[in-house]
Amino acid sequence: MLIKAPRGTRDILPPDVGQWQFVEGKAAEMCRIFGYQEIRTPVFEHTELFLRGVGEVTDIVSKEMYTFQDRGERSLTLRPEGTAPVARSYLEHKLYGETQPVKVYYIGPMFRYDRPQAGRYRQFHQFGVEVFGADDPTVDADVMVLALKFFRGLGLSDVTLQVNSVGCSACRSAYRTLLQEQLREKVSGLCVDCTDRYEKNPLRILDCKNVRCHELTENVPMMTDHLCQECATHFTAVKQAMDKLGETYLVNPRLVRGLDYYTKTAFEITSSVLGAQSSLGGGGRYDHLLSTIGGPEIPGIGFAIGLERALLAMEAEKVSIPVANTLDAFVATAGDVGADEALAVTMMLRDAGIAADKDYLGRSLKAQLKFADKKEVRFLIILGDEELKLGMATVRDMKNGTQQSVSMTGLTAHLTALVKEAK
RNA sequence: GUGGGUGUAGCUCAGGUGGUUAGAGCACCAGAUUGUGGCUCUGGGGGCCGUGGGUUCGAGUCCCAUCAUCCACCCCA
Repeated sequence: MLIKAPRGTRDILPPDVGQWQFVEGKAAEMCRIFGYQEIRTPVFEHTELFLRGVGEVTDIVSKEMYTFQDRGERSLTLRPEGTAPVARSYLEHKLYGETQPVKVYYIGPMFRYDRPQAGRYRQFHQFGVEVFGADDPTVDADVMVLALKFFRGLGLSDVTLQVNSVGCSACRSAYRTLLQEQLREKVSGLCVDCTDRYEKNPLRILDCKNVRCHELTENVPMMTDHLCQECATHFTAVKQAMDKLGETYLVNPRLVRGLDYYTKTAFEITSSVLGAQSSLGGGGRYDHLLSTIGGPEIPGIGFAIGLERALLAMEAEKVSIPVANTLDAFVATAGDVGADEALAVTMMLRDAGIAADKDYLGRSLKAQLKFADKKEVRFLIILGDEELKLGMATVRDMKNGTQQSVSMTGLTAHLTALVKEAK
């Protein structure tokens, strides 16, 4: 217990950090190009924010939150998602008073008390974006394309975008009633989960994996055919914008997202290489979220992408990740040359911007060579009695095995040139 | 929260029907003309057999519980 990471959490060890930096770097780069700026919010918030923002009847809130009391008796919750906190920050700092729209992105850990599974963790990481203060359909397209280009940038090819419109408060509630009427006769034939959904969230029945439920809803009317004028126009415009960009997508009228706040556009990006948790990311428009948590009526839209899943998909698709090389040079000693002498030389190289290190365990020259080889260091500097007497050092190229004598005074310049050439 | 699989060395795994000091490969460390890596050879360090109970003369092996992990459901990223 003592030396075990808690359930559903894990360490990202040095050999894997490079992949994370690559993915996070891609996200930042893509966002910069798309005109988004980074925002960082706390990892915990007042519990009420999620109760009201995400919705009390959602699974996230009803059974997956890490909620605790602090010493001041406040109920706090480790953020289960990023949209509500960013929306809160936007309101708190009255960013609606500035030039609109506000386009931001975030990268960081989220927490959900779920049972761990392939691609699902209790602490996981999301990259997400939010746009506040613009309800134009081209914003919807902007957001979706950013997500797609991000995945492409990672080298993923098995990526599918599914789009739907879940309507607004007006047309959705009308459709919901219609759907319940249509399904009234068939409720008994649905699976246990769907029987429950019939009352709580009938739209979700359309999304059920159960084949039987799918059959029973075969001829039921779809949301997309019952949108109000405004929502229908918006949805058409979103699709037009995507078409104009030549982006492919699948209209899935059965797509329903789990969070309460979505309106109009809802989308999900999936990969078939992921197993049961096939969703790489998802998002949508939330035109009433801000007012729900106490702000003015301001439209918003965003997405969240699971970084672990992106990494998993990259692994499954065998995408090679460019990893930055570590050390440029390793300083080895032979004979009676002291460790402090080696440290001084190492430091001299570092001061010139060369990534260098030395042996700290008093190992034999042979062992030092072996170490440098394992660490894939290109250049080895050998400091020995003979060299030092002459004010020289031996520089060995580990790649082709050649070596030459270089004067101590010219060592830095010599290596700088070698390292530059090697890169 | 529900169902199923699995827990033996750092990693991947062997250890028929319970029976002496629990093994292999890889990894790690050290040697093989005392100043030179990769290949090869030799040797070495490492194991509360997940944990706690129970059955038994005797448990890595059987039973129960528990924890962890994996997969699926639910849900989602």
